[in-house]
Amino acid sequence: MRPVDPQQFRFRLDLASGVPVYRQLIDQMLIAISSDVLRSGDQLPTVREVAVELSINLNTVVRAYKELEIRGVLKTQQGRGTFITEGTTVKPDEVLRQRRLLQMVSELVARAGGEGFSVSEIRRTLQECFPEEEQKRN
Amino acid sequence: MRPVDPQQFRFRLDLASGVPVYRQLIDQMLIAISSDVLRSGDQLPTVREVAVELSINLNTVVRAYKELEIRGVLKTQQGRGTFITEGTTVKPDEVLRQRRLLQMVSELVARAGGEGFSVSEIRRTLQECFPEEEQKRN
DNA sequence: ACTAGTGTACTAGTTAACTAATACAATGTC
DNA sequence: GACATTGTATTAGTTAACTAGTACACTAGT
Repeated sequence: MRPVDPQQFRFRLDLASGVPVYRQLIDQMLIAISSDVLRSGDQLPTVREVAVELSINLNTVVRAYKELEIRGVLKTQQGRGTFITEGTTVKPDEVLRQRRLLQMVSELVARAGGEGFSVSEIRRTLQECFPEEEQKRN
Repeated sequence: MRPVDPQQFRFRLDLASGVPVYRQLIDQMLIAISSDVLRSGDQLPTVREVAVELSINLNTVVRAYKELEIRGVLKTQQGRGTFITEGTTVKPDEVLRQRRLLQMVSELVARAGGEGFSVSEIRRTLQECFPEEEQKRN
């Protein structure tokens, strides 16, 4: 249950990216876990610490933590803190996994682009033909 | 410049689909043009006619017409009406084209799904790694 | 028990996408 | 030139996603 060493793990934001903050946090945690920077039982920085350090709202951090709790990656305990679930493995390797996905998506974009399709057309097709139930929300 | 025969071409909506109305209109026009139901010079039903028939707002129809005007498919003239641009061909065959895109996207979804990726992950990757300038708006 | 530190809950503000209400302007016919 | 018919423009309402403000509740150490 040791707290995480801030030297080892630290959130960073790219505000210009357009990627929602809470999702940046999620991604960084998953990557850190898969690359063993964060390990089972580790305590994550408290929601307030993160909020202050990144100058964002507490609830944004909560949202990120909560979503990973739903996925079973984290376990939060009121009054104590948030911890990496024991025995969590975040797939074989989340980094490689994401890279693989990026690879496949890139191929599609390239192939489709070669045939005159725009990215927004791809996005539209995805939305229209593969609607996914709305994200669970808390 | 003959007006379109309502027996030949008629908008229909699927309100339950979740697909924005203006985009349904656009898609139906493209399909109709590519399948030669609508031909160069044809006058489309007026924005008011469509709005009344579908019980939607006039501006929603305007938006659809306007977007296709931007793409060069339609030509509108205030006080006269909206017409299919002379010499328009909407690509070799927009229907086949869309089908082709759907094919490619479906393959990706299937392949990625087989490796444990969800549609929303695909969507996320697309958004994050292939951001596209926001749609032009009028 | 108190208290500092933790997560929780509730409410609200912001933005973008989409749709609507309503008034304005151009065209063509009489 | 009046008028019916057409597209145009401006403003606003609705919803969902995202973020923030603020008060509440649990935990642990003293």
